[in-house]
Amino acid sequence: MEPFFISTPIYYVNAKPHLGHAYTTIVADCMARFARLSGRDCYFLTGTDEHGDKIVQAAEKAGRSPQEFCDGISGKFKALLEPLNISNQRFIRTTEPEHKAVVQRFMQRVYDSGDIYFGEYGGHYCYGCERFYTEKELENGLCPQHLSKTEYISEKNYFFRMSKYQDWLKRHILENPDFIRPERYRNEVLALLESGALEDLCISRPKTRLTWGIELPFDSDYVCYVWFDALINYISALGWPDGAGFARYWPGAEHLVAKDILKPHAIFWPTMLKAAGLPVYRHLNVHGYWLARETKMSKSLGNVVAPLDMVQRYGLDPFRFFLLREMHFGADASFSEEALIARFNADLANDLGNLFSRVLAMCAKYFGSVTPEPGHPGPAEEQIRGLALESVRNYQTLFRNARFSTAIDSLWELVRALNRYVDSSAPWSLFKEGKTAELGTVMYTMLECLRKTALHLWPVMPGTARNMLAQLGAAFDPAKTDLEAEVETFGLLPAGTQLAVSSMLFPRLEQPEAGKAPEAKTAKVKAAPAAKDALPAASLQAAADSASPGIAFEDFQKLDLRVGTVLSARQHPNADRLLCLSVNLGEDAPRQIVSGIAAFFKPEALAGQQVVVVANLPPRKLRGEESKGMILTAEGPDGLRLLSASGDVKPGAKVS
RNA sequence: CGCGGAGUGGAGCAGUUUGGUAGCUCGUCGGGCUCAUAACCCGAAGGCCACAGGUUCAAAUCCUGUCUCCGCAACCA
Repeated sequence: MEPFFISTPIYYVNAKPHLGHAYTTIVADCMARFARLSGRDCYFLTGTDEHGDKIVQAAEKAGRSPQEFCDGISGKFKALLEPLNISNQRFIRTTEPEHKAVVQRFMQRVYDSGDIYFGEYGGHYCYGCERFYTEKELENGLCPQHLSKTEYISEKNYFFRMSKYQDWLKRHILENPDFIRPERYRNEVLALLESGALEDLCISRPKTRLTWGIELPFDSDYVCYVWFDALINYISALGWPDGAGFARYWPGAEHLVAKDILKPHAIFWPTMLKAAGLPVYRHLNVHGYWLARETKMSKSLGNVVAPLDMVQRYGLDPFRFFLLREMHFGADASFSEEALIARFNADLANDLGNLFSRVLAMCAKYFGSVTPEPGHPGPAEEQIRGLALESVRNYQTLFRNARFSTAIDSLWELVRALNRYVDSSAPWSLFKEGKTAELGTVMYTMLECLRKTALHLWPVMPGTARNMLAQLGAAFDPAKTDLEAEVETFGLLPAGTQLAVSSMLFPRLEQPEAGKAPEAKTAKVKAAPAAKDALPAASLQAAADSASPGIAFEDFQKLDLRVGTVLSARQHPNADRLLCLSVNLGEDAPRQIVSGIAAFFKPEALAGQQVVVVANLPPRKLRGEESKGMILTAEGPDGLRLLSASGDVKPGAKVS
């Protein structure tokens, strides 16, 4: 069996871990465990990405050195692994000396082969945006955001000749249909390659602008910028070029990423590997986002789901199960505790847990909790056996193809069939009639099916699976498991094993009352517009400190909240989602406030409306329009609602 | 005409590659069983497979066009 390599992205350490990170890591763990169960030697890698100017800024804010800051956040990611039962071999940090050396070696190699060149970074620089624009992006020669003049600055930088490999990559993707999967992302990448000509990739920053990075081996005035630093972790962890790990594991390499970093992994990384003369990875597995619906999430700000809270509330294995079962890999899914509880009760408590419980109870009653002899299978048993093999086969195939949800569902076809089989074979009747041999056959058939089920569930629910197998008296060693045999053979559970007398794997959960009445759902007050409710795995969302119990009263007092009246509103001339409001706050002149509520309100409907405004924010230009303040809204069932006072309040009235 | 995805019974989805009786889970209603975690089993109601054309003996599936929704990119103080 070919060794297997699976990686998560290395997580950027300027934010604390959230559901997206937990999901990616858990899926990778399931893949790793499945590979091990299949008899493959498996190397599972995760880690943190620690360079770049965002880190420097975040560290400054926190009053720490970049390295100290990275140590802290990286530690938080690492601390997530154990409670999630993650079986990684290695946790890499891009600030490790070994990694830096590999990055330099890799770059030198590409440089020597002529695919890195020194060139001008074509630069219309806007000081407001602190970024460069290309000729194409400018509007009438002005910055599209500030509509102000840009300055042409040429900064010399190093570039990777990515464009050279465009055709090669396209061919590779066409020839390997599951190189990028699911298919939707493959299509997206092909479209990207088809349409826009691939440009060369700027891969450096002068030290005058950034020092927190890996120095270029061929120019000590520059550091490496982002991708050559980050992506190379996948091979530096394996000890490229000479490490035994690289030779052993790289041929069977798969990556797992969220859709937000599709392009770097699907385009940059393969071309980089190609340029360095290395074989590319086998599969890129791409998943979607978890959307947070309007359930009452947590006490935290916004709707960041704290993975460890969920684990604490519902248990680790049910949480893992939910993540894999609920999300159709590739597509977005919504996360809610309501859905988790529903899934828990239906699949785990009612179907599997209850089945396990009733079978063990019968075995205790009829056979003193010892696995009976199989005896001769009748037609019903033949049917169940066939179904068991088939469902396990489908499960394995689907799991290998990263279709986890469907895979689990196919295992549940067996679970549900077993519940039917119990009813139709009615062991209690056989017992009453004294048909012991037949009864033994029925019970054995169920026990063996449950063993197969438990075994296959191990990648997803390691603790539960182990527990079930122990209760069945079945020996279990992942390394000695033969999944091939599970597809071919029925009857691997020896008769005579000692069974648990009873079992309660998943006690049913009550659906909280609040969840049933939609009106009772807690509305959240937040800045307009609603923050994106997606939770991208590698998002750079500011770390809402969900652990913090609250703010000091003095912090609250810093806010200057005022009631105002909207005098007029108009669509922002240069942005879809923004409206420009003129608001009377009882001051000499009305203020212009830009708000991202265009999707929820028509401009003409806003005139005359009373609003609550954060009045002491520093002014800021948004797409060229100045905004002096922020309109507050609350989430309604189908959109945003403006906040206002209930009675007669003058414009400018203070809110406290 | 920026790029991409999706429209299938009340909800969430599979099926579309390789046309051929429309399927699963949840929910609802009626019944059954007693081994079990108010669980499990059986049955029923509920779908013009977004719309319009076309190809075909036959279209959810292939082709063309239209509509709607959702992501991504710019914008969210």
